[in-house]
Parts: sequence; structure tokens; C-alpha cells
Amino acid sequence: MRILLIHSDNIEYEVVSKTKMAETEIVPRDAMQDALVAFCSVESIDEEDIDDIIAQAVAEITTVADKIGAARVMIYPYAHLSSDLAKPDIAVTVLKEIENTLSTATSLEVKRAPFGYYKKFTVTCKGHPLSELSRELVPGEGGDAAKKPFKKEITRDWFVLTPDGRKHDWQEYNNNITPFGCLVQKELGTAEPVGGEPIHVEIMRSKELADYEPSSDVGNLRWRPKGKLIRDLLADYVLQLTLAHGAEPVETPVMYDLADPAINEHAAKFGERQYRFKSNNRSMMLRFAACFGMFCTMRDMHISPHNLPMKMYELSTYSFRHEQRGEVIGLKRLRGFTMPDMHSLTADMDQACECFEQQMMIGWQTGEDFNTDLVAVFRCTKQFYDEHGSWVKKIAAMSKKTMLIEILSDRVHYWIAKIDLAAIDSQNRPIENPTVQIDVESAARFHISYRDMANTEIHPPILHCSPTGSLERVLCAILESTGRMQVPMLPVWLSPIQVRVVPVAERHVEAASALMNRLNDEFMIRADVDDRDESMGRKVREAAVEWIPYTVVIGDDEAKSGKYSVSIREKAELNKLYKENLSLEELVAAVRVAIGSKPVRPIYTTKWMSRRARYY
RNA sequence: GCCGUUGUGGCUUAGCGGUAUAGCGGCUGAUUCGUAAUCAGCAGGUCGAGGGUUCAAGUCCCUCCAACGGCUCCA
Repeated sequence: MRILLIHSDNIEYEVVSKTKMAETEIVPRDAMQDALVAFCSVESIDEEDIDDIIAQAVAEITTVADKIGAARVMIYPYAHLSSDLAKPDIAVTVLKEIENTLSTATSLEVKRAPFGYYKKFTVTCKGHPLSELSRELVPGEGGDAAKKPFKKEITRDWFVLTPDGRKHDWQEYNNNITPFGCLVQKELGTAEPVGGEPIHVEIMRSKELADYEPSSDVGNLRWRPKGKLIRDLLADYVLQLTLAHGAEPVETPVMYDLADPAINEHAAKFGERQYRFKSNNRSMMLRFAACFGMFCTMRDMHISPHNLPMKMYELSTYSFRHEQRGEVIGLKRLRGFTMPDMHSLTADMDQACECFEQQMMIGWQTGEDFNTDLVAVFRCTKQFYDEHGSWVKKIAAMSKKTMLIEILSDRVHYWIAKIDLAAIDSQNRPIENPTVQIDVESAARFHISYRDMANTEIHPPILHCSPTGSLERVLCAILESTGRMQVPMLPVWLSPIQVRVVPVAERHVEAASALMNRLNDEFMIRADVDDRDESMGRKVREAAVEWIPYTVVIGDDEAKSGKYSVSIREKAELNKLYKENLSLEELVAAVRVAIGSKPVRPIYTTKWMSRRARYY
């Protein structure tokens, strides 16, 4: 809905002739002095939720009237503010309801010009700064003023469960010293804000990984070659994990038609934070997770008990959530992000719990692989806890971790039980990463079912699992963890450049390039060569500033002996390089050991530094 | 979205009513170098955007935009 608001000294109109959508029972001629005139266009997108759009319009008009001190309001239908109008009967309903609500719920005196007539009118504008305003209202984006009043009252109980199966008061763990304590503080609302900027934002920009993109929407990043490489490696990593777990990869669309009832219901359930748009006359949404596509895929499959559990995996590049302005930060909260998303159909709750255990353990595994210290909060409904209390103890024991437990009096969302694993950032705030959830609603909604031995139709419980959390958040957690290192660096397998070859003088560039090429081509190690006309001291320094794990110097001595002087960042101390003399074979072996079984990709940046363009 | 803080060349920053500072980075030249910054010169700014106050506005006021902090929220 579009509204043009004019604070006028005088507004008067007179009906001239009818159009074919004219309403009946009208006031053919009227006038108002010292009134706020609201020229309104009801648009087709408003049809999605007219109650919401009415509430927003009323809130908006009331606010403006209050601000400018107007006591009278004239609602004036004005089709020409939009090129995508609602159906006339709906528009009339909306306008009448705005008039009604304003006159009953506020002290404003309200009139409304008739809909569907050609009218002549005069309006004089007062001309002060607030006397002309326009507003564009979209259903679901009204904020607090138009929030739906109805929300079920939910109570939450908290306690802490140790691996030995004992319950503890959460107060005992309420501190800002351990990562788990930080989680408890944040979840229970007792955290003291630390303030300051998260360090990962500075790192992601200065290391040329990712940056803000002013020409897009807030929270949609641009990725530079080094950051793109890290994303791709992380994607490879999650793919390895999910394949090993028996999931089948798929890829599904990023946008969906809200005319599909299951899509619409699933989307509506999750509220306002969506990108929505019109494409011709269809109302579309951008996915906020990969559920949509995978559920649609599953509903078109013949499923029998033999197929279960059935696991499907997608790397949702991208998922979109229209997070509120003030919530978007760095790599932690984005509007466009990449979520590894796995869904498992399970025969029954026992199988669901079994899969849950396995997938939770994968989550813990990722924490070890990324060297991010994860902490856990397990949430479930009271009913689930009453039935599966001993199982909850079991997963704490399996995890060998102390867990925060939240028991909800009723089911709020689609899940009845979930676990969230979080790293803690440099400001003691959790970065929620891996998660597993048991969903008992979606199968029915999307008509996903199988028949058991007795031929009864069963809607299987579905597990949602992100083994790592969004790739951006994984990187966020990794970068935040470097803040706690004396000599910060990325894990070798994620380092965009693993080996930097530094020739001592120009005459060594050829040998350096040859070495660099062998590392890339023969050994799949990402190496480049600093062939710029700079002093060696500077080149070594810049390699360190770039967090290059291995810097190889090559000069006359090396050419003769075949042993290279290698500075190894992992073993360095603050402002003190650590050097070893290594043969090519020894260097390759060292890098291989550091990479382990993690994914390998070729270098994405130019291999000759002299040809590399610098970013601003 | 709400409250607050901040916004000066690509980055870090000085100036806080009176001619836009500097360092890094960039470019050009010299230098061919042994492990965290070789030397010199040059270019680069409508001080986030728009409005206002003033003889005069990065500097004061208003609106907007953006980043960050807090709140709400993260399904």
C-alpha cells in the first residue's frame, strides 16, 4: 500500500462521474479544514494480509497526525500512486476498515472520499517540513506497531545437565569465564555487554576475503578470490561429511511461489523476515533455508520403510533472511548466506533419536576440525522431555559435554527437540553454528508419507541438520578464534596461499617460479611467488602479515644446496620468525601433514605477486 | 524496527566556525638486496548524502544513508 500524506488547510471534493468499480452509499461531496489527507493506493501484494496492512496504515496515519497535531483525517482513494493495484473490492474493504478503525480507536475525526468515481478536488498544502510525506507499506514489514497481538503464552525452564547425567541449577554455571558460562549468561539474559567491534570484520576485509557490497542490500557480501576459495573448501568439507553420513546431495530453487499452500503455510509460520516480491502476477518468496525445495522433492518420491532413514543434503547458496537492520553484522548475521542443510526422513521417533545422535556427533566433530570450542544448548518441549528424559541424559553423556537444557511448556515452532552448538566470539557472545532438530509438522504439511507394514499412512519425523551452521558463520567463528592466538593464522588447509616463495634477488626469480610451479602442479599445494622489485625484508614481512603458513626463501645458497630456508608460522612466536632448513620433499611432507585429510583446491589468486592487482 | 555511538583520499587518522594534516597503500624513478617496512618524487579529498543557521560550516542544527554497540529477534 502506498500513502501520500498531506497536511492541508483545506480539502474538498465532488463526485463527477462513476467508474465501473464504484462503491455504493457514498458521500458525493464533502470538505474538511486543517486535516491530514491520506491519499491511498491499495496494492496487489497487500492482498496477502489485509489485516496487517490495515493495522500498519492506521498506525502510520495516527503517528503522523499526532506528530503534526492534526485532529482530522481524510482518507482519499488515489489509484495513481501504484502501477500494481489490488482488486477493487479488496481495496474498498481495506479503506473502509482503515476509516472504521481510525474513527473508533482514536480520537481523530475521520472522513473518506468515495472509491471508484472521478472526482474533482482541491487540496491546499500547509507547506511546513512534515506537511508532505509518503509511505510504502508492505504486509509483514510493519514492525512493532502492527505486530500481531496473538501469541501463545510459553513458559521456559532451564537447567544444566552434566555428562554424568546429573541436573544442576544453571546459576552454578553463570559466569563469563568459560565458553559454556558465556552461553548460559547470554541465554538466560544475565550477560554483561562487552562492547567493541567483532574482530572478524576487520580480518575479513584486511585479508581480502569478503567485503560489504553497497550496491546490494545490507547483509549481502561480495567475496574476493581468497574468501571464495575458503567458502569452496568449507563446502567441500561439509559435502565429505554428509556423503560419509549417507546423504544424497540435491540442488533446489532459491525462490518459491506462495500460491502453493504448503509453501505458503511453511513460510507464514516463520513470520516476517523474508524477502518477498512480485513476479508478474505471482507472489514469490526467497527461501530462508533449503527446506522448501527438499520437502517438495521428497513429496514426489515413493517412500517405503526400507528407504528409511533417508537423508538428503543441499548447500543452500544462497538462503535469504530479511534480518532487521540493527541485527546484521559482519559474517555473523547476514541477509544472504550459505547454509549446509541436511534433512532426514525417519521411520519413527526411535529412529529419529538415533539419527539425531549421529548428526549431533558430526556437529561436535566440526568444532574439533575447525578448532572452535563449541558449547551446547538442548531445547525440547515438556512432553518430549517427559517421554525421553533418559535419552536426553544419553546425548549429554555421548557428547562428553555439559549442556544447557531448555524445556518449553508447549511447541512453538515445528520442532519438538533441537540442539544448538555455538562457538563463543571475542565479545563472549555465542555464534550459533551446528544444529539438529526433530520436525514433526512438515511431513504432513508437505504430504510426505510412507505406508508401514499394516498399510497405515505415516508422516515421518524429519530431522533438520546443519552439520556446521552457515559457511559464513563457520568462517566467523574461525576468524574470531584467531583473536585468541599469539601468532594468528588460518588452518593450513584453509589458507588461500599455503606457501610463498621469496626470491632473494631478481636473478633468483626463475628458480623461485620453477619451485612454485612444482608445488602447485605436482603436489597440489597452493603456492605463489613474490617476484616484485622489493627488498627481501619487506617481502618476508608481507608474507607474515598475510598469515602465509610457509614462507620459502630462495637465493644462491638454496640453489646450490637444494635445502630451503622455510619460515613456519605455526611455530613462530610473537614478532619472532621460526625457521627450518627443508628440502622440497620435507617441505611438501610438512604441508601434507598439516592439511591431513581435509579438502584440497588449487590456488585462486595470481601466482606472481608482481601481476596481482591490489584491492582498495 | 527501536535507543545510542561513529562517519575526513583505498586504509589509519589530525583539525572541532576562518586556505583540508600526516603515515601506510598507489604510481614513477633509483636500488638487486639474506629473513617483519630501501630511498626519492608524484598523484589522490565536492570532509557519508541532502537541507538549514552564519559574512564564513568537516566543525553548529535537522533529515536521510551506512557501520558498530545495546534491545527485540535469529523460525
